[in-house]
Amino acid sequence: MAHDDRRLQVLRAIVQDYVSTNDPVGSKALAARHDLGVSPATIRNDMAVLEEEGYITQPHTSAGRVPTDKGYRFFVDRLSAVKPLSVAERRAIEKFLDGAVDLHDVLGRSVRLLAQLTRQVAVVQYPTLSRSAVRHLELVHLGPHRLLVVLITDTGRVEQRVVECPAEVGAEAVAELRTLLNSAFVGAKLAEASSTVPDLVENAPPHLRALVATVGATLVETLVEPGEDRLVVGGTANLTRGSALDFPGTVRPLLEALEEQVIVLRLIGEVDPSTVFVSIGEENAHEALTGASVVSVGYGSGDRALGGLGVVGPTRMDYAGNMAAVRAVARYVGQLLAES
Amino acid sequence: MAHDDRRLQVLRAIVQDYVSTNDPVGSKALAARHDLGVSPATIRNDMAVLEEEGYITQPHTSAGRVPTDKGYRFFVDRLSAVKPLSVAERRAIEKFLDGAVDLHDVLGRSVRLLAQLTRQVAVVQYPTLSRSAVRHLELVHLGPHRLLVVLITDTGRVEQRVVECPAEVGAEAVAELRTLLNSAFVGAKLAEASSTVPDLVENAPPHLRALVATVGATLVETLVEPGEDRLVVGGTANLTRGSALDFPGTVRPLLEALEEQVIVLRLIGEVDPSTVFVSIGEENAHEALTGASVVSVGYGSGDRALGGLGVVGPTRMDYAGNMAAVRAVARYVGQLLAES
DNA sequence: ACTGGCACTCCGCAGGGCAGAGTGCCAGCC
DNA sequence: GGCTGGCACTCTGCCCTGCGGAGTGCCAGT
Repeated sequence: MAHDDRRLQVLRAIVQDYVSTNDPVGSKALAARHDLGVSPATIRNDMAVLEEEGYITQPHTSAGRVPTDKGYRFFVDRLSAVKPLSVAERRAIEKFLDGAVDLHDVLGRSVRLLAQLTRQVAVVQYPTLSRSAVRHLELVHLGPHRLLVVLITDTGRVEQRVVECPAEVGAEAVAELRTLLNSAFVGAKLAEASSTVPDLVENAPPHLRALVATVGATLVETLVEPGEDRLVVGGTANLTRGSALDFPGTVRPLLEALEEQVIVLRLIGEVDPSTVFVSIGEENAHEALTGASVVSVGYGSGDRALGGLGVVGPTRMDYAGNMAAVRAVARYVGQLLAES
Repeated sequence: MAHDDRRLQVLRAIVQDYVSTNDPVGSKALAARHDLGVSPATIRNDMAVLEEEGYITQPHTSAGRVPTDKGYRFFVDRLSAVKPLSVAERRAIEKFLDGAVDLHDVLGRSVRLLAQLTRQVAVVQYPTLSRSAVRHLELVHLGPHRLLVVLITDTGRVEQRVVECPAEVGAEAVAELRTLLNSAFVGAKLAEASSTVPDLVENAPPHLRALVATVGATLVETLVEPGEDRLVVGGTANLTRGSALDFPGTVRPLLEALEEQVIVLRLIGEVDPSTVFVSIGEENAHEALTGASVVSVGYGSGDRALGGLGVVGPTRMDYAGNMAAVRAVARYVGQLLAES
């Protein structure tokens, strides 16, 4: 009906105004700033209903209204239009990310870019090892009993481990092992790779068998174990931007959560590249993030999700803008990684 | 003389009390907490002199005294005794750092450990490339015109670059190049390595000459250029710990400076492992760090400085304790890197 | 040279009054 | 039935004031 429709417009206007002004918004200001075609008194009635239904609330009697988490959720799901990035922004993205020399550089630039575009805290996950494929395996002879195993993935990630070998290893054995491992693993997804290790041990020439087992075990342990996922964080200075009211109490728990990478990883790690995921305030499982919102998306080449990235900020954030920025950056990162 | 001596004790007591209580300290409280053997009135006279000389100041008439930067400086240089770490702390360090699997892990653990021990923001620099030696150079054939160059240093740092080759490169050429580069570079300091490239091009077999030049140029560019130094930061949540008065205004500029790694790198990058370096308040060249103190030291094996690490906090910090912690962690990191 | 006493200054905090913003409700109007 | 203008009410934020407390500086005394 017409009523419902207008009520939603009122909700949208409240969210928009509150996000941009950071002041609880009153009926009078709403009527002035938006062409709703009705008087403040009418708006007040709508507001009363919206409050009744839990979409908005007032910090105290006779202050304006502020959206609740539920209000933001509705706004994100139903009221916000996709906000295309400006040409300048698109150009900034290209300019910023071009000229990256390696993976570390790509992710570092991305996180800075994202923080700058959204004026929020940005987080970028390293490409998940288990979903990457092996580009090359290298063995370096460190000493009679020590071997350095270096793994290079097709996303440009490099991991290394020192392996202590029970028996002495000669240079020829290392060379043989290198060929063996490379022919077995190159091109394989790391998740699959782990399951082929037993076969490999089985079929290895007898004199290499022990070595293959040792190195194979290290590889599996390194690569498949969770906790191998890294996170780059940037723009934490933005936490101190808004009013002190943006976060209940202090930014402390948030900073702690960002350092406890696991918490954030769980959030942004499970996203696919096609849809932007938004988690608002109380929806966040972890206590430290109550009071904050997370906008995240997966990045990858094609439909293959390699990792996630996103921003963390106050629930009072520009969802439309941040969603657009996050998606755009993810797309570019995906492209860059596919190329390299 | 006896007077001067007591005056310095008063200064020391003021610094200690202020650091631990975070309240301007008055003559009465001083007399009560420390056995100075004189009455508050006498202490007041000493304080007047100390203030005259610029070591302490009062926030406003009739508040207690607070050390100035000059006061802290004097305290650090002349008044603070070396504070040995507790057994528990030593054990914590060992336990924390053992079990690190690679360089990234070592530095990540170090920064967390340091932040935890000092309750300040901790920063750890990656081993400087130019001071590291080459452990291994690896070439991976990405395509007819593309080569991935992977450099592994003796400190466990891995760098990689994609090189675009003007002419098509065959697998045999890659193998030859690999042998050539490794025999030329392995064991060499990176700073020296760059100067040997021209010779290497000169003496290369003709069919490889162009390739050696291209790859060599990339190597030099990658490794000797400044800006290749990375920084790990941790414990930023500690910035919100103390009173709001710890930092003039907000924590904002500090967080920004920490993300602008260059600023901090310049500070902690030029330290040798034997002496702990302290920079207090206004002594810091960069504006954002005015109002903060930095305690830093180099780490390395033997007398070779590989990089720096340290903590950043309010001028009102436990200098003795932080200096001890920073030094201890640096020592362990140096050991670990020497082993691996 | 140190000490006790004393007057003085200034901060921090609580209480009271006041303007402003915003609401809810009601009676009237289309 | 829904919208509107008007009105009384409530609550915050701010300023001002007054007051206790902490700490100082100075002076005279030992």
